[in-house]
Amino acid sequence: MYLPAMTTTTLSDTSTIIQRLRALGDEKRLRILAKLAGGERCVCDLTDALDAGQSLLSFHLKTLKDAGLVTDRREGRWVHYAINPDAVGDLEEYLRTLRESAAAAPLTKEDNCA
Amino acid sequence: MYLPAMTTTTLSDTSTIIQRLRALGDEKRLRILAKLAGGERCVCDLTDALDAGQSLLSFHLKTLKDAGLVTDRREGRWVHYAINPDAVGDLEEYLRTLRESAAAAPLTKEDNCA
DNA sequence: TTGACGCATCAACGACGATTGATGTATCTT
DNA sequence: AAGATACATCAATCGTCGTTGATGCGTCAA
Repeated sequence: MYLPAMTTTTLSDTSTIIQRLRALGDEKRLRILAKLAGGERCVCDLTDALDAGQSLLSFHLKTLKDAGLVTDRREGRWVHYAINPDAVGDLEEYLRTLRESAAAAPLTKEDNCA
Repeated sequence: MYLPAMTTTTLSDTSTIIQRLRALGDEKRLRILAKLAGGERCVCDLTDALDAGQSLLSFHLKTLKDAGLVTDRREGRWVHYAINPDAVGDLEEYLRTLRESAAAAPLTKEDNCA
């Protein structure tokens, strides 16, 4: 049976959420994203934002890309990276649901404790 | 000179953000938080949500607590844990700023590449 | 006081991630 | 075609984290 395309383009399961949170939980990758927040950048521009070797930078970019947090675009010899806002938005929604559920819950939940 | 108390109670620096993102990037800790989203729970109630040893559960709870994502409250022999919505909200705001900045940036940023 | 219960902490181990230097691949220049 | 440039990938090392079992600490019941 044919499955139509989902209306929401990025319906993230838990493993995707975890992958993205882990990708974000690193200082150098946050520095990369902070730089990319100003717009698309090539790898050479990101070097000074990290003060690290080119190999390490490439590793972190791959980590971010595998998590779907950034996209890459080849242009001649250069590869330009950019933030994927949808992936960030998914995380926001996940956190918002968690926060609102917790805030709406009764202050003292009856549990199994005597 | 005297510094007045900040109006926003939790103005998180980058290291705090990273600590919280790392704390969230674990399946079992997300399962704990999902359970806590329904309201305050004692450790014994969280055991079945993890199907793991008590020691491991305590470790994950400490990780979440150190990150400020949960609070604990002693009541007799039991310790009750609850989500700290403010900490989650801080992360949401951080992600929102990142996403909005990226979305507002020009599609093709002029960089150092020739 | 003694024992049981709930939970935290410690020590040890294994696995995964970050880092580095070397090598590989694609593109452009000459 | 040959070299240079931009970036990715590989192999190896090291630190950190998740996991487990044992032990410690505080609280309650008898």
